[in-house]
Amino acid sequence: MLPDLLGYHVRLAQIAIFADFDQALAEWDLSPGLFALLVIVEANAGLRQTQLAKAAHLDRSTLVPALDKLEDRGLVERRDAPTDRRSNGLWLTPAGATVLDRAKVAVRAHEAAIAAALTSTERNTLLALLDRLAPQRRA
Amino acid sequence: MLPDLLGYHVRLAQIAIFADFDQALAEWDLSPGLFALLVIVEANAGLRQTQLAKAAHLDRSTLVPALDKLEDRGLVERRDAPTDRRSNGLWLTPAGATVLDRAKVAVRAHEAAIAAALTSTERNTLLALLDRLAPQRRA
DNA sequence: TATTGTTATACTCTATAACTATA
DNA sequence: TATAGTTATAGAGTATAACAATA
Repeated sequence: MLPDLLGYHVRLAQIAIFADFDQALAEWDLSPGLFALLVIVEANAGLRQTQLAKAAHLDRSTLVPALDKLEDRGLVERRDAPTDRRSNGLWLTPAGATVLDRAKVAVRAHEAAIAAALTSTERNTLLALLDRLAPQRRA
Repeated sequence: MLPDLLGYHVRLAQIAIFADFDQALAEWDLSPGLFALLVIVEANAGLRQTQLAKAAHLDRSTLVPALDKLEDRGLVERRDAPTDRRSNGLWLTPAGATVLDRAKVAVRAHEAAIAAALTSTERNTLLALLDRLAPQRRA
């Protein structure tokens, strides 16, 4: 009965996509999760860790080691927040911005490779149908 | 750029589907992975561990603790294979068959709940498009 | 030599609970 | 009291490498 289950097909698609992503981003040593963190920080410079955790659908304790890794690699900076001494504002370093720009090129190539199996219309259909399976998490 | 990536939407869909699966199967304490193992063993009674690992896309070392768990719970049996004393034949126990039958009812209800967001045609479209993203793993 | 199942080990991803320093 | 970040810890889920028994 497995081939009758949406979850089974979604899982197989995800395995294939993640494997291709890892290969495409190997040069930048970025997992889908770390890449997403960089993208969110870039688009929301100065946001707090709790906000980033929420945006990335992670517990704030889960975010800490991920952020440690990005900070150790010099891609992200925790800066003291001006208004609340408990909080850190998160910023891409110049190196982080450069790496992200280049990683984005690789991600776009990865996306093109994955989507090559579909027409543009089919890709849009797929995105729309997937979103309807996960309405509460829609971005 | 995340909402432009197929992998991002696939991942969100998978999170939603797996969460619903876990809730639907909580009574049977079966993850999607363990459920899949039971289904494959039922449909291929007597198969060897290496064959099951391959069918489930797992390393054979990964399969061992999963099978230990199912055997400890009395759902699956490792029996000596008649033709090769290195191998085990895998069989559902009567209890395993009963649990699987009941779990299948729960999985069908889960599937119906997930697919409720789609028409039957849309569901078929989605399955077909997903398969084209993961051709090498098609079941 | 090669294969089957197993073990030892490790890595990723994720979470909960409790701590600290602030607010 | 409540919140932000952190730590300690644990549990899935997965893999690689090496081993004993058998082919």
